[in-house]
Amino acid sequence: MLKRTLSLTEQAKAHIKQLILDDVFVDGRIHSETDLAADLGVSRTTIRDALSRLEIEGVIYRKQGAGTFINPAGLQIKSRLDEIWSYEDMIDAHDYIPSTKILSVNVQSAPEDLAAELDLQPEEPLLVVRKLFLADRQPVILAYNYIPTALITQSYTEADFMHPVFEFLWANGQRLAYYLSEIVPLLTTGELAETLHVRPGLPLVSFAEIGYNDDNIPIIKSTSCFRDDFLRLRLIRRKP
Amino acid sequence: MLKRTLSLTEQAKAHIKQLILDDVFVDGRIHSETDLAADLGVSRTTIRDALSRLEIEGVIYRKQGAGTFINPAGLQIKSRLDEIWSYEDMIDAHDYIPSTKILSVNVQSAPEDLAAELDLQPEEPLLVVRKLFLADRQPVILAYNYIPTALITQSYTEADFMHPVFEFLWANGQRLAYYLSEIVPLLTTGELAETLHVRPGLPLVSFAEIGYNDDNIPIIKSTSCFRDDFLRLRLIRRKP
DNA sequence: GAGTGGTCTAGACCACAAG
DNA sequence: TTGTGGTCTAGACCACTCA
Repeated sequence: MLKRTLSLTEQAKAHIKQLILDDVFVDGRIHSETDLAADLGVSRTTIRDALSRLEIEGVIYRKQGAGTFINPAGLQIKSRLDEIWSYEDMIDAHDYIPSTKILSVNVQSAPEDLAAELDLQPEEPLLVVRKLFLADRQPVILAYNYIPTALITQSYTEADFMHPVFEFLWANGQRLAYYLSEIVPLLTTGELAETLHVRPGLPLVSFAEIGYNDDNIPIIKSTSCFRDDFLRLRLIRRKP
Repeated sequence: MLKRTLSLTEQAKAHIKQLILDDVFVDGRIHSETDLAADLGVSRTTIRDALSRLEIEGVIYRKQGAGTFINPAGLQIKSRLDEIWSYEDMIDAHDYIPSTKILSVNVQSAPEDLAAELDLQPEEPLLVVRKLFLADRQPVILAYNYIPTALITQSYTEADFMHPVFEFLWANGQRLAYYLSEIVPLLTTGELAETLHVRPGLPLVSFAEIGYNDDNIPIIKSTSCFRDDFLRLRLIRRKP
């Protein structure tokens, strides 16, 4: 029987995932929805919601009339692009030890293009945070964050940016709901190459993204460059 | 294979999306789930499923206690990486006229790495298809497809590859269910630069992906290079 | 307090796979 | 034919927003 702390669906999802990791379903076949519902004492709808979420994660797949099965390939995925929320977690998922270095924190006035993207007037002040993420002490991600100072209600120090940026926003009353991200190829130039310890002229993948809050208002612009020799950017593409 | 009728949920989703595009919800606020259910003569559950799919697409967003609203930013997204299924559609979504050119079709024996990725023995024969996708007659995507010949049951000609590759697989009794994709930065070299009409040394984004069928068996390997000055690769990243 | 979306139930019927 | 997942219903209660 389950208790009502997290939603029943989330508990059921976690429970089933644990059963999978514990190798309870030896032949790769997961118990039927009806059985799972009876086992956990919840309705079949709740079980179906839980299984749907595991299916989206790629952990299982379903075949109508046949059953629900473990997806071994999906279980191997270390980190999925559309689910990354903190780069520390991403580095950790690749089995490196993550660490973070704040390169600089300062306030600049918004250039025209950034102001437009963030729905601001040109010249409005922006907090600019440059962060370097390291995997086993090797620099692997360089990130620039631009936050309108108008959103910042709390005083802060550099140390506040050692944590993921969504925590800083949260402390200022803004919940980061989602990013709209664009993938942009990049050539490493002198400074970038030096910071990331790669030779100049190497191609890199970068993200250019805008983060929105629950009210769909842009609250942050962020760009990040990745060393793909350390980190693999993966995603699942499904038939719509 | 087409279904006789679309599910009520899909119909409801299409109906609501049309209402949005028709500007029926002038203030950006969508009618309540109860109202929509009554209007369409279906249960609230069906409406909720339809709205959930629109929310995943980024078309709307919901706020508990407040209502459901149109997401203008989401409506602007031309094509999302995790939903692309044919490159023709992707080019079309960017308002270019798509066309396709078959560069070559031949059979080669699988090198060790490819064989491992496709669960084959080394040296097993692979059908290799090189395709070029054009936007307004400009080359924008170069794609390599590798298909184990063991899967091919029908005879074929070059013309069969003018259509998306999943249609060729379907004709051979294989349904392409999903791709596991990796994003890899690339430097344009001589031949690639010439084919895509870009200068050598330019950084590009490429996909390296493996396609699986419903039984989770790898059936195709595919790599594609994109001219990002024509095509923007976008995705939505949400808090897990 | 009224109305909204979020969760959950118990049950029904259908489409499909496999023995 | 049996059992599976896929769809859908009608109704309940809760958490939350907003006037």
